[in-house]
Amino acid sequence: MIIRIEPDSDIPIYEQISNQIVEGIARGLIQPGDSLPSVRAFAADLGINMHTVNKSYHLLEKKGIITIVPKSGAIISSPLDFNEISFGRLKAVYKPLIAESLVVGMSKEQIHELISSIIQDIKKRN
Amino acid sequence: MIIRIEPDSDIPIYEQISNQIVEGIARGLIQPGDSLPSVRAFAADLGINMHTVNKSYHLLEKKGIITIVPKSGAIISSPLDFNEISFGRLKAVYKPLIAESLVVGMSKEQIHELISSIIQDIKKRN
DNA sequence: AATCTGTTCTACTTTATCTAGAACAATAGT
DNA sequence: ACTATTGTTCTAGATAAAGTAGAACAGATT
Repeated sequence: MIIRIEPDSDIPIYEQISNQIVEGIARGLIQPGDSLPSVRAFAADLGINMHTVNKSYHLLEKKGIITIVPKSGAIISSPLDFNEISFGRLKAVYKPLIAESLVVGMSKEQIHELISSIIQDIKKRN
Repeated sequence: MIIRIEPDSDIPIYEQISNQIVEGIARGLIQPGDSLPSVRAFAADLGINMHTVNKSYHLLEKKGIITIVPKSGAIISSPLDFNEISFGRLKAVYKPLIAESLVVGMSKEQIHELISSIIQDIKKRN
């Protein structure tokens, strides 16, 4: 699984990392039970600082996507049958995005089409 | 139209403002052609600094949602028949969100249901 | 025993966010 | 014409976030 960092992006590095790990899980490149590289090894690989990777992992843990076992490693969690906490948090993030989509001129159907194409995009390309 | 600022939010004030304006447009509380309050009046009303409101307006202009007429005011743009630039930008923002939704255990159908409920939520409550 | 693990601590630089005040030139209202 | 208001631009300062850097610790792995 290849992670690409864009240093000049407006998205913080630690978010870029966690986003791409999430995408990797969604694509099936990494599976629940798999362990992520150590923060030191990963940082050396990416050419960035250890603490930045550490921050990524803790963000993923906060979102319930991985479990960090102290002095051992980070393991990808199994998706809960349904995570109510994540549901509420995600809804709050979707809202402004959807409002903007509507304002910019997208119809309800066009939004659904965009969502579908992104899902297909994620599930297809391996 | 009432704007609520949460100073302790992790979302910057200028983003909170532009988000709520976008939502207001999506709800029909404000319409294309309407003008926004002056940065000074709005800032005084919200109890924040002029420059923070100014930043919000420029963010909205960058997104193509309003037009700022120098020395005059900020006017809400008409939605273009279809804005290709916004389309690409929005897709990039949707992607990590959808990936996270999938990883957390949501099905394709559940994501669409969530989107639908948010759209209904926006279009209904006036 | 030696290495590797995540954790924790201090320290520093750079950038982002927010506030503050002043000045300018163009617009709008009277 | 006069006046107030407009967005713009500038300097300035405070606080927080982001990223890097190095060191040390204690538990886990080999």
